[in-house]
Amino acid sequence: MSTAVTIAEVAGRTGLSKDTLRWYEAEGLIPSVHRDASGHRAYDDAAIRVIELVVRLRRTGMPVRETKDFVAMTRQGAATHGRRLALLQEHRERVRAQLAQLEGDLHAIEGKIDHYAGLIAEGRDCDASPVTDPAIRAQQRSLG
Amino acid sequence: MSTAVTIAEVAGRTGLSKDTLRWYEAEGLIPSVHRDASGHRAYDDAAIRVIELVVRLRRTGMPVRETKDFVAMTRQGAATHGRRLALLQEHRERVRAQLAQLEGDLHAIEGKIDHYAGLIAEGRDCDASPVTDPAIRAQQRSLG
DNA sequence: CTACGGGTTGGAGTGCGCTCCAACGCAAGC
DNA sequence: GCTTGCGTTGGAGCGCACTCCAACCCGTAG
Repeated sequence: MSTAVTIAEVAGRTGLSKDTLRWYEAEGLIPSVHRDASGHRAYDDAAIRVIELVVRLRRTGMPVRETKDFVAMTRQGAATHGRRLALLQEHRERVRAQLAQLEGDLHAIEGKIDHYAGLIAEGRDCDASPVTDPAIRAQQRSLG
Repeated sequence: MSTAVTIAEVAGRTGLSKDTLRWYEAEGLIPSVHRDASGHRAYDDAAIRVIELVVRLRRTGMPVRETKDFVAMTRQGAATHGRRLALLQEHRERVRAQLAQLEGDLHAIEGKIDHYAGLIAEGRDCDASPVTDPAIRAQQRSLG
């Protein structure tokens, strides 16, 4: 059964701060949350699922504006399914591009790591000249 | 031979704006760039390679501060190889984590896409109830 | 010799996305 | 009945990373 849950609990589960959760709601990035008898927010399972999706969308770089539009559409029923689908498909392509770029960047960073590991192992400087000073060779290996 | 190149050229090649290139230099995110006879920046191959690495580091989420520290170390020769390596290794782990997260997020988004595609194909609403109004079913499929 | 299309500098301004704050409300425990 | 702890609101403030601007300087083409 979907017991409603406090803002602190949702903050803990989603990684968002309580302030951010309130701000998201005020900005319309998430639908307005039900309140209990004393005016405190009570998040049900559906609300939490929406927040989790919003976190993913935001984290993958969907701007606040667009996320808001998406969530607004969810309030308008089946008629907006096509548009929601289109928006997600468009975003998916952006995320795929990001992923490809990130993979390339990771690769380049790994290359640099290998480069430095090689220089250190062989006691060379960047320009291929050997490091002769033993004090510097020791330092070269150190992390301090 | 490494003909030196203008700021506009570098901006075009790296995707950074001319303002950003100047700002990076002023902030120490890239080493200071050589000037030609009339005081204009003249980027050589080495400078461009540094900028390309900095772009990758920044794009993968390395904060300006840390990138600056890294570049500062490159000005201090072989003695900082160990520290540079450590910094890159640490960053690599962050990038790997990002990559894993991005893959998870992409997966979730693809799941949502399938979900909406299914609803549209079968003319259902989110709660599994069929959409009876033919006008809404038409709209459901539309992107408008 | 003048206009133009680049470049330079220092400094101010901007947009995004939160984040913090003050003042207040409510309910439970000592 | 007072403190403590959790929540509420509206609004101000902030950090990051640029981005824009005004004033000025060159070299070249017409």
